[in-house]
Amino acid sequence: MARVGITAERLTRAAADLADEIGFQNVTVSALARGFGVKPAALYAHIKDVQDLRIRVAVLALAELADRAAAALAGRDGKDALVAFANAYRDYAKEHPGRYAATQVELEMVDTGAGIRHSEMTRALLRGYDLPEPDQTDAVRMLHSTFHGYVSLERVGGFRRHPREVEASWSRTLDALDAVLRNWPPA
Amino acid sequence: MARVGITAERLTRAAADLADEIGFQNVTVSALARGFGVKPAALYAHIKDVQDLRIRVAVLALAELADRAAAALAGRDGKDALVAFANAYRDYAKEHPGRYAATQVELEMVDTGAGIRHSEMTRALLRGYDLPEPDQTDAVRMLHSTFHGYVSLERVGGFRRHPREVEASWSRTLDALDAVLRNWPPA
DNA sequence: TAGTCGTCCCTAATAGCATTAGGCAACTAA
DNA sequence: TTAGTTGCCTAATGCTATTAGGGACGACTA
Repeated sequence: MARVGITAERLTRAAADLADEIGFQNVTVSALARGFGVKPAALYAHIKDVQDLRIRVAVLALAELADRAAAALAGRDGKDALVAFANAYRDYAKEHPGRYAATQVELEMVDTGAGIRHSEMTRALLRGYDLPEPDQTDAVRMLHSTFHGYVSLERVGGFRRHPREVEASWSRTLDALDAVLRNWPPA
Repeated sequence: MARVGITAERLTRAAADLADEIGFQNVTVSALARGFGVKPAALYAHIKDVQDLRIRVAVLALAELADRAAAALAGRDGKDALVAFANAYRDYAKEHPGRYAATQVELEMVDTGAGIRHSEMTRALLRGYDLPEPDQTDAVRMLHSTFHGYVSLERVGGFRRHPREVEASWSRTLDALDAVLRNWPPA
């Protein structure tokens, strides 16, 4: 039949787009094949299996997220950097819910450096707060947790019970994080 | 054949146990039926479909989590309450990863009050910090985000790159949260 | 005690998904 | 032009969810 010109990269990008549309969990080899107008079996020449596909999407998303974070951080420090980073993170998750969900797959198989870059990025964010180790590591973990947790709960509808604007709470949460970083408690 | 005495409640509990063993995503009607020694079709007399089953597990888990939190909070306030609550939350997630994962299903269909109780619990945690509204709501959201984010990233292996003990970072994160609650930044 | 009825589980069927094996045709290079 | 590789196909297996209809068991009833 018609040769469509499928590559692993095109599949990964298409899978990522599909994830954003219909949800990461619903990304299926069959659905992906339909999008390319080919039979499911055709894709196995390019990907190992569904798990492989999911991991490729995760790596793609982590790279994109790191790019956004790096751009947001450029030329800023202190609270400016914190807010820019946090908003880049949250905006990415909102624009690309499927891609973001992909980043939460078991990362055991992903440590191709995609996560490392992410971690270094968060660390760079702490420029201007002047935290010694190991407090820096603790702060990085706390920040990452808070960002991920907020985005995750927001997406799943965890904040819908109270009238208080989710935006306002986000902003105040960043204020609080800034405050605690500037005044990190002694061990 | 043999009447096994299946009820929706027994199914839900079994599904929750199964989720803890093999992962929430792998809880299937077929696997659940196997556990009871019956055919998959038999379960449809008790549950509507898989989605229904998942939601029941989510409601169960949210109730159990709220129970733990309430017990942890009893008779405490201030940092004691914060630490007890946070540890109860995290311990539950570690002991029951499948149940915990269930709580993250789209909560749209779950608002049977299970989530509301959870939210009130977190609010009760703030006794002793004396925060006025709307700061209290913001703080509740921040705390919940941090707890969920930490547990979630820990489970998925997000903290494995640095040698720093995950326990130590958790403890310091709680210190930081206590500090920021005692000294909540002005708007 | 015998009959009736509803509940519970079964079999059978349809349909979607993942995955592998083997075939054929199209593009590529000698 | 021909040989070979590559890309997509068909076919098959086995898992999953879900619905429809049947039979047996247990409980109530006369």
